[in-house]
Amino acid sequence: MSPKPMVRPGGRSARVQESVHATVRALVGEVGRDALTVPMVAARAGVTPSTIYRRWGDLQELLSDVAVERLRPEADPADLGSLRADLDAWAEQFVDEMASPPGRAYIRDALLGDPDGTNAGRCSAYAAEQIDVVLARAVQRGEPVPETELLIDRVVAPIMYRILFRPGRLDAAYARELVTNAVCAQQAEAGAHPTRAAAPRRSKKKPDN
Amino acid sequence: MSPKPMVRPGGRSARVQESVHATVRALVGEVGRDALTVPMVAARAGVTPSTIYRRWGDLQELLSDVAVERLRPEADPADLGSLRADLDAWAEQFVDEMASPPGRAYIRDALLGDPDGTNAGRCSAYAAEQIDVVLARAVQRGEPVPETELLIDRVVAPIMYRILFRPGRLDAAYARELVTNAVCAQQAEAGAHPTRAAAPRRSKKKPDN
DNA sequence: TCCTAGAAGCAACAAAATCGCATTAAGGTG
DNA sequence: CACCTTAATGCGATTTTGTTGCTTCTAGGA
Repeated sequence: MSPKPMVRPGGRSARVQESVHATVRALVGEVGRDALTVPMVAARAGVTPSTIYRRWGDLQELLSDVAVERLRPEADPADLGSLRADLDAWAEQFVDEMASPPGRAYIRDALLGDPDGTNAGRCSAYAAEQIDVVLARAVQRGEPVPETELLIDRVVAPIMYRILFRPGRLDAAYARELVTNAVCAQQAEAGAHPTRAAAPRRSKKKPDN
Repeated sequence: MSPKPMVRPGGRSARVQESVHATVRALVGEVGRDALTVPMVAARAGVTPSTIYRRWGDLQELLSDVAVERLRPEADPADLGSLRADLDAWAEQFVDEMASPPGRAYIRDALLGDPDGTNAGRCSAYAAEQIDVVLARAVQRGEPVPETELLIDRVVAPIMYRILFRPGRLDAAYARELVTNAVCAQQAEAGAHPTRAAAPRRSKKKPDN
């Protein structure tokens, strides 16, 4: 059967959506996020304010949509030959992107204008997909791999917690440390019983500033 | 030369602040958060809207202030006789409070109107203080204790990540599992290099509750 | 080609946020 | 205690933003 006409993904609606999104991206760079207003975006995008209010509700939901787009990864993680190397590289890049001032702003925006948690769930899915790609490659190589959930709990969650709640305590070395702990936990788990109990070998906690 | 008349913590300002906070708490219960408006709060609190706009900027920052107040723990965690029991109980209560619909709403509000991250940092500090109380008691008992940072990374961060990004995948069993993994990690670390073992005064017995 | 319904435009209206200025009252000073 | 300074509030005019009913347009299907 042909696609249902529930929503209209193409034609004018799509053009309006793209124009508004592009305008938001441009204006955020020009006048800053705080100075943005719906009428301003509407005027620049060649649209009436009521269109934006009806489609997005308010400025926060619009910013949330734009932020999720920007948070979507553009490419698969690099293949460096081993699980450990891939995870290290991915975690470092993740921290670089997410902990940067614009990254933090996007994360905040994505969470804020998101009453039902849809956009937040999408962000989390992006990270999970990237991790799954790395893990699938490791499986191909015959390496033992941890579960995606473990990596989300041990690597992604601490990074995001710091970004949201403790600005400043975050760098590449910390990201590598998290990966080390997670991988060690997985190895211990493989060697021991198949529960999720974990016993990392090393854990040097050196809180910086 | 008068070094400190920077702000006015007492007198009318304090009364206004308390009145506005109380009004917000009352109105959130009556009409719901979404129906709240600054003029509505101002009228009920016996204050002019411009006062609120000048002191808090906008409704989001006001809600953030109120949310942080509500997120502050009222009492120290219960003393159940052992580190493991205390952590289990605390983590379960933490999940109960934070993952409940009102808890999620407060967390969102606290993060929402918080441009400089002050309120977010305060939330994180609350959890750290509670954990520190539990750890200090364990040290008194002579138990080996993990570092606060480890517990934040392994227990608090995954819980908050799920609350914010993956609504629904959260319960008491998961909280206990996180505590188990964190405590096991700490024990493995202590076995590897015994660094910070507090001088055990006397090993108290471990009552069941 | 015609039909239908979702989406956008338009304009009047309602509500909010902002700003200048007058007034009040904390907190320090002599 | 009287007085002074000034942050904080009150008040009203003004600007800006958000809402709503209705019309017009157009993508997608018959």
